[in-house]
Amino acid sequence: MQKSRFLNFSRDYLHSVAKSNGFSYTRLESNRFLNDLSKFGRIDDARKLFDKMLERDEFSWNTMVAGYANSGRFNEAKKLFYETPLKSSITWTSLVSGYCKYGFEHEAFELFWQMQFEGQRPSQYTLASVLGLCSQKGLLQKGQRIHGYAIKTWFDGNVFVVTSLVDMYGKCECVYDAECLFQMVADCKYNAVWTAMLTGYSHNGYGFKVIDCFRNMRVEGVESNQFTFPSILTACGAVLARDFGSQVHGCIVRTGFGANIFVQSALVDMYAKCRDLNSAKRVLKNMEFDDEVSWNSMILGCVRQGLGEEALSLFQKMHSRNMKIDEYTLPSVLNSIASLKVMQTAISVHCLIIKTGFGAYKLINNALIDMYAKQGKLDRAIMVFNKMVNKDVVSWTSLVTGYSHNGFYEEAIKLFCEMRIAAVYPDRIALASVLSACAELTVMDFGQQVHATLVKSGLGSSLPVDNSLVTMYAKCGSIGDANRVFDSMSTRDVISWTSLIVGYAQNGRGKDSLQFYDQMIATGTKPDFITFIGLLFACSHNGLLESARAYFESMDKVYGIKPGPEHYACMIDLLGRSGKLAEAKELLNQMVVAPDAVVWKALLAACRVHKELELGERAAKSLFELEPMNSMPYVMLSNMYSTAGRWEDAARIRRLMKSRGISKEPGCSWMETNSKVYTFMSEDRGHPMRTEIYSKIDEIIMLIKEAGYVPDVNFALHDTDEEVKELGLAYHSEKLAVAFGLLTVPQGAPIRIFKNLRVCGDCHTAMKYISNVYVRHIILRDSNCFHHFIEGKCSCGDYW
DNA sequence: GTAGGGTTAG
Repeated sequence: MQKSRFLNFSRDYLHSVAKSNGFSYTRLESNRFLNDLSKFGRIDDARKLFDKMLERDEFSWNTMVAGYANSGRFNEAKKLFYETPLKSSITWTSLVSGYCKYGFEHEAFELFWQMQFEGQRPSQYTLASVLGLCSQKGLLQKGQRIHGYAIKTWFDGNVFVVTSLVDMYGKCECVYDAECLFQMVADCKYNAVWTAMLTGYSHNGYGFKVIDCFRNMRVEGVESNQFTFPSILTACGAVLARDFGSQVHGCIVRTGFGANIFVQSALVDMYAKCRDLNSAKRVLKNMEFDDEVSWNSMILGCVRQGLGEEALSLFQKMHSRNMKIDEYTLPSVLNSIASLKVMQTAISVHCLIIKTGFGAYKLINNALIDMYAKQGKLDRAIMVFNKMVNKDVVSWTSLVTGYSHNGFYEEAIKLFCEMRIAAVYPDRIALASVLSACAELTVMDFGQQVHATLVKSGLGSSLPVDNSLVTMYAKCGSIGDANRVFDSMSTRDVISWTSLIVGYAQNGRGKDSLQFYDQMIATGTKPDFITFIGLLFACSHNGLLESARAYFESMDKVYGIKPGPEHYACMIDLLGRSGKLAEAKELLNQMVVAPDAVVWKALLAACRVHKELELGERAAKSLFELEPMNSMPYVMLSNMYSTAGRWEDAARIRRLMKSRGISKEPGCSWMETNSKVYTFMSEDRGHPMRTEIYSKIDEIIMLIKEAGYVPDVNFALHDTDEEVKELGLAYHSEKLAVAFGLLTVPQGAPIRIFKNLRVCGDCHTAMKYISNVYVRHIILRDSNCFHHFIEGKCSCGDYW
């Protein structure tokens, strides 16, 4: 059943009446028909009538011009306009408002100003039309000019014009101006001006002001209508004021607007946004007709609540009921698909989009990029992106984030730069996204530039941006900067606190992490799943076994969060480090969830430290199955055999690894100086400063040996004689990097080194000596955490 | 009256 049925009925009625009477009516009656026909869009029939009319007056001409203009047929409208014998202000206004309705800015204004030269006075309708155009297109300056004109022509006391002005200022984000004008006429109890003010507040995100204003409206006895209710309900949805919205619902029922389709769809939307899906469904069910707008709201409501499957099934119902699928339906549907990982459905919906001609819609393409990226199909996401001709900041951000989520951080940053070259300005969301890529790559230089962009842009900060700044600085080893951003924040959520907790833990200051956790609890913020990962991580890197046990216990007991494999991994890691391998084993057996790769990795690392070959073998074998292409367990196990002197077994594992086509990720360190990145591989001799670097290493080894350093040849893993082993150790990539750092970084500045793998035990010891002998702050970020070497000590407390 | 992209983890 379609809602336009009544409309069709009227049209047919008109048509038959007009035809059966052979157009032979009096002037007055003909004019009335002419008006009706053109109002219902039967412009060609209207023209036939117009041509047959023997007597045409001003009204006939004006109606016909307006009819053409309102149907967007401007060539005919213009022609008739020039033919009109007696042009009045109404004739001019008819054409002007047509141009306004269709958004023809240039034509509308030219005609509007030309009107004055011809000595025609614009009416309140002319001004309202032109102001409507300014609202629609956000033309503040032009709107202000019309406002000035209205003052000069004494229209500023006209409520009709003031209403348009309030609407214009509201839509142009000048709520204060709208308010001033509104207050001047508020006491006239004219419903439309109140509605315009409500809509203005709502449009600018002042949900609570909408509610206040609506209350005042009721106090003043101004009646609400089908235009007021949707506006107030939208605001309730925006500020999650379900209870107030529900009261408005009661008011709607009492005043008899409950059957209006606009009001009903606004109700569905309000309840869905307030996460009361049952009420939303109830309204939807009681609707007389299937209204796609309401269904769209319902689907979106499901998606936002994480009910992807339900959203998808509603969409399928829409489809089977032959409802109209539109440009509002599809983004939500694509969103639900993205969360469900159902590639087959993804492709069929994409086909539907192309078949139904939605392939060129910007928002739909943006949603497609996001959907494919989240499904891990970057190639398809890139294809959609490249085909788009009207990319905006959302299209770019979707792909930037897509790269990030799939681990291509460098590509994410490159694409962000390309976006800037394409003169697309990043917004806060784009900045938050690229900052997280900076954090992953620990490129602080670039991260600072993004931070500067944010400050210069005048966008103002937001919670996600600040959160990602905290993480970016923390991950780049600048925990002080991270803390400064955190302190500057006016509101903080669980993510802000967790970012800081994890940041401190990664920088070897786990005890501070625990203090921040206490502060967080004191402010009433509840920890989440990830907070506990951070906390346990902090404990495990500081050897705080008892605290960790207490946190682990409290997870489920106090906060109802079931520990995942991640939490078990931290606990096992900590037990392993504390030498309590038996207890670690016990915890492993107690696990409710199946141990994943992270758990086995933690156990394997513990076994390596405690030289527990048997358990290590078990962990490694589990990893061979869980992550067949990961070289780490092979290397670890082989190293464990080497350490135990079982060279045969070590070689066997290496051969196994080779036969399975797995290669070890080579150790690599890098440094950034003067915006250049210098990389070092183990025993690397390709560097332009190699001679200086290698003689510096000789000097370093000599000096630190004098200070007490003893090379730990356990970390040199070839079955050769001790002296050769020692030499291999000396040329590990991190040692090459630190030599380069000592040569190039000015005294007093920290030497920042990055390594792709965990730092080796011998290098760790050496770094401590170097920091003391050379009086340097060395910051080494390995794949696991930060090591701040100062005065012979490391921030990790030798746990890493 | 309805729509797209973002922040915390080992």
